[in-house]
Amino acid sequence: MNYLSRTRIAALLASGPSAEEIEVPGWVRTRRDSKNVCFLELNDGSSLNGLQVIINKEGTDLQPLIERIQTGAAVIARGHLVESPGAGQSVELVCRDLTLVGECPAESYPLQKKRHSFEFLREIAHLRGRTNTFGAVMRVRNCLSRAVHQFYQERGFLYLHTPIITAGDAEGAGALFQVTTLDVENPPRLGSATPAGATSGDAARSGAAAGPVDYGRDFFGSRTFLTVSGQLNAEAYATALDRVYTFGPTFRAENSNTTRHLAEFWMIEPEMAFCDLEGNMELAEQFVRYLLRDVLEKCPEDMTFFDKRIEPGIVESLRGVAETQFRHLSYTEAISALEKSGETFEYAPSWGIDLQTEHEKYLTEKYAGGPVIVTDYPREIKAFYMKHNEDGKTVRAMDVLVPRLGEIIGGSQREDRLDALEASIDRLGLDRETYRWYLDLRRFGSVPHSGFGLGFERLVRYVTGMQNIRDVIPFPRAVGNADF
RNA sequence: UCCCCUGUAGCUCAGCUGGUAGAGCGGGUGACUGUUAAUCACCAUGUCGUUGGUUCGAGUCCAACCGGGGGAGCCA
Repeated sequence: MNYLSRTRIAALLASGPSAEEIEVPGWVRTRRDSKNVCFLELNDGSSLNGLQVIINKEGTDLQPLIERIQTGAAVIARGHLVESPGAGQSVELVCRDLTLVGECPAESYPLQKKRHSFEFLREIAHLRGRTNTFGAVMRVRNCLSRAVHQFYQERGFLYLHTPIITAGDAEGAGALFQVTTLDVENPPRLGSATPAGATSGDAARSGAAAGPVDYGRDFFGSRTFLTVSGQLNAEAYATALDRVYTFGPTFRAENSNTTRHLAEFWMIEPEMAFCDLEGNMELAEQFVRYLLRDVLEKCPEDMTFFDKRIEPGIVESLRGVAETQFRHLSYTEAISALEKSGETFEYAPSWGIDLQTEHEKYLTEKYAGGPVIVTDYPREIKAFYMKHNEDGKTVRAMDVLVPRLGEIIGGSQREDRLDALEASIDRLGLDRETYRWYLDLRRFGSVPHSGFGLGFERLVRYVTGMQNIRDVIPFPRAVGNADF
């Protein structure tokens, strides 16, 4: 049968009985045997539920074959769909013929017909996609990913591919992964006339005597890193094409071991010209609500699974967020609300400190009872490129906070005045020359512009209710672990 | 990076104040059966994370190291 014309299990389950013979490939989740009948549950990844395959053993020579079919085996079943007399499914496949494509020895196959801990499944990340939970996570991830593009494409945003390798530490913050083709054991040194190879290994390694590494002889002729954000590059194209977005991998070498950090993650960063903070907030809110509506509509089966098995009540809470207007609150108002809350916080709220996780939780879950957008933070705790307010103390920043998760989006209106941006760069001791091209954007046809960043895995974690961010990406990259 | 918890069978765990290792699930075998986490019976599970120490004796106590988890910070 032609590969592309084959009907997959998700569609078969939604269809009715038919006399037409079909061919269904998939992996066996369980096998149950009766005297005359063998039941296979077949899954092909197209849906959470599998197709029940019925093999009448009487009058067939399939018995020896059936005995070799164990959990995890790859098979192709041929037969036709009938109405199922049993509970649990509306249709089932009456199997006329069966091919065992790939055996799966039960004694050594790590996945059993039982619940496994996510910790264990992380150790077999190459196989965990075959479980209900990870199948559902990846389908939801795919759905959200498509919805991201749909949302921006529908609104005339241009998908911009920003570089993975960058020359500078874009935001002056965060640990970076260095990219180099130099011999890390023995790099060329400045002030050394001899080529690297001629230097004695011991002398080179002693470090103290050697000069700084000569990155002019590195691949790009300068020191390079994996990107921590595409924002600055996106600004360049937003001030040319009006509205763009990035959706690509991002890298942070932070030594953070938490349920919400990855060393390699995907980030979405829209950037809009002729757009102030209000427009930015409106886009962020519409974006989040669109994504939630879309996944609830397109993945009801998987979302019901998460609601039942992973995070009870999640569907209702996401629906609530999708239908609720986000509350707007200035940082100053937020601090004041926290101070008046009567709650005892581990970190006492006070104007000037960043909002802690416990503060975000209070604001969303108790104070507002829903999503909150906090704006106008003290400039000292925000990035150099954010637009200064008239008060000289705060910047046009915004964080979107949601119940259960906290910050899901961080963004700002960008500083579009050349002198103000230069002043910020100087004040923070950054190098104007590094940002020469970025400053050009303020020299030539500068406009008010805004944007934000959304960590894709944090979104998937929020939508699925999965506790650990390492379980919402196929192969997680985190401190001390780059397996698979 | 800091704080807390944890490492025993393929998986999830029990193992009291030190006395020489167990349960459920999974696996194998058999029975029964239009089953659906199928059911019932029987069988086999092991360098107790590693190294060192205390002790007549260590899964159990001590130390160091390694791995895993949670929280905090940093952030998306």
